[in-house]
Amino acid sequence: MQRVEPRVPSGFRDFSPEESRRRHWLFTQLRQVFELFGYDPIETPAVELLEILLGKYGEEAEKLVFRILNSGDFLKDVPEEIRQTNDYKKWLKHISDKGLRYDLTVPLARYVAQNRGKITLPFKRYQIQPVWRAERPQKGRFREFVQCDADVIGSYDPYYDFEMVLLLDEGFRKIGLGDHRKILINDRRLLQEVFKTFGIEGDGFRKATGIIDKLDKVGIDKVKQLLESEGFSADQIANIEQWLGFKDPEEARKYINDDEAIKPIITLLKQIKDPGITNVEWTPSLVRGLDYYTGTIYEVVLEGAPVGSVSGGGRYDNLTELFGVPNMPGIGISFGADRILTAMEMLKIEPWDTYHTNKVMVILATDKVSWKTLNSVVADIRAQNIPVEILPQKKMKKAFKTANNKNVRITIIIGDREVETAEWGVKDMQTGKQESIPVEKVAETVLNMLS
RNA sequence: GUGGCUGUAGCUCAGGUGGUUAGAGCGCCAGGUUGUGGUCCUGGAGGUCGCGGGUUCGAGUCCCGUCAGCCACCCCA
Repeated sequence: MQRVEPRVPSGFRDFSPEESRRRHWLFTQLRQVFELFGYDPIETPAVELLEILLGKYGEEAEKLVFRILNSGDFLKDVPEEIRQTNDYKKWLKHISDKGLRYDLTVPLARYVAQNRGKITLPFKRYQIQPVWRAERPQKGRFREFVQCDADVIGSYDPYYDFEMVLLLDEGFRKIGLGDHRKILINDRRLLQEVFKTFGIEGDGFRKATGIIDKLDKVGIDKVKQLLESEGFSADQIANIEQWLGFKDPEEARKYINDDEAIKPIITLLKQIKDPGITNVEWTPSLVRGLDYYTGTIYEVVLEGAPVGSVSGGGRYDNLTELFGVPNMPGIGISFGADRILTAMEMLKIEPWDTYHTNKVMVILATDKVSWKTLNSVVADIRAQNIPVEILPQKKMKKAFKTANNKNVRITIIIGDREVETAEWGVKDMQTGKQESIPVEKVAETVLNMLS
């Protein structure tokens, strides 16, 4: 038998009990926030048909969709003329019709379009599930990661643009990152109208905004250089530079008079001030890569933790149109759980540390104990939400070592002697103090020690 | 998908210019303590030197390939 190296594919991870606990903690916090704002949960399959997945994200992003090989003889549908070629893109269409979801927004659009008769609008849903991207892994960047999304489908009302900021604010506050998070906002409608006055539309718009999105990373000089090499004129570049220097969207009136384009972002910025939400910045260079955004866009970064954006989202007015359902606007945000956890480790913010410091372990060093008695003692402690573990182990030394390694707070010792005298040992693992307690008082004693 | 750096025990890492039995600390196991951990002492186990090939009398060390990790780009949570 050939020995197989135990390992997982690149960019995929196992989670140890500690890591797993952190993740569950984070999901619970975010779930509570979503629920409190009136969002309902849904779940969708990991696998979607490629016809659903493709054509929404933009060409670059689509290369990152994991494809699933058709089952059985996947070659049987490849036409003869394509078999003669080496063009893998032509082959793909015939050997794969399913893929792993790339985000939770497109599956949501599909769900809404498919169930349009059954759901009540505005449909507010949250979804905490993994997504997959065939990227090269890096720090804070994985091929499988969990997104925590909240979206509102079916309303154009700008109130929801505001609610997204509330959700982001509350979410990051709840997990202890309220002082670190910075929310960046912009509006694609505004970008579009302003750039139109520079003579930049369509493909040029996508190119130019793709470049300015990098401003934070590469600096203004590099941005100008990139714009130049893409063939934008000196005038256009000067205009763009001025635009990037703006601090207030009102300044856009220099170029346009279109209230439809300017007002939403101005209204939003005003609304945010009222409840005292701080550290929200209008960022003229913010674009975001996904093609489907059409209005307000959001991004959250954590100061002091360079893991990239930890949250993002925006308004998308036409997503369900591709599934034959027009006039179904949506807006949503996504918390990137894995990046947030990476960042929290970097910032040494670890609010989940209180987990299970209350653990109790019964060291069972005999087989003469009455199961009925043992069970009732254990049940009494568990009834107070204190975790109790029973460890059958006759070697005391080993048993205590195990208890120690598992961070057990209190041990209950039951050996032959204890069974005979009907007094069990109760030991505080921190102080090392141990007492003999009559069986009927054990649960009470343990609970008192923990309170 | 492109480029750079790295890959030695379960973990963190030593191992000038190739040289014979590959080391340390921590962890693990056993004993000191036949019913008591976290401290201490003694002993022990554990290594395909990521994998495959090449150069060489000889490779952990040099070369090529490959895989994985990290970093940059692309893109993004």
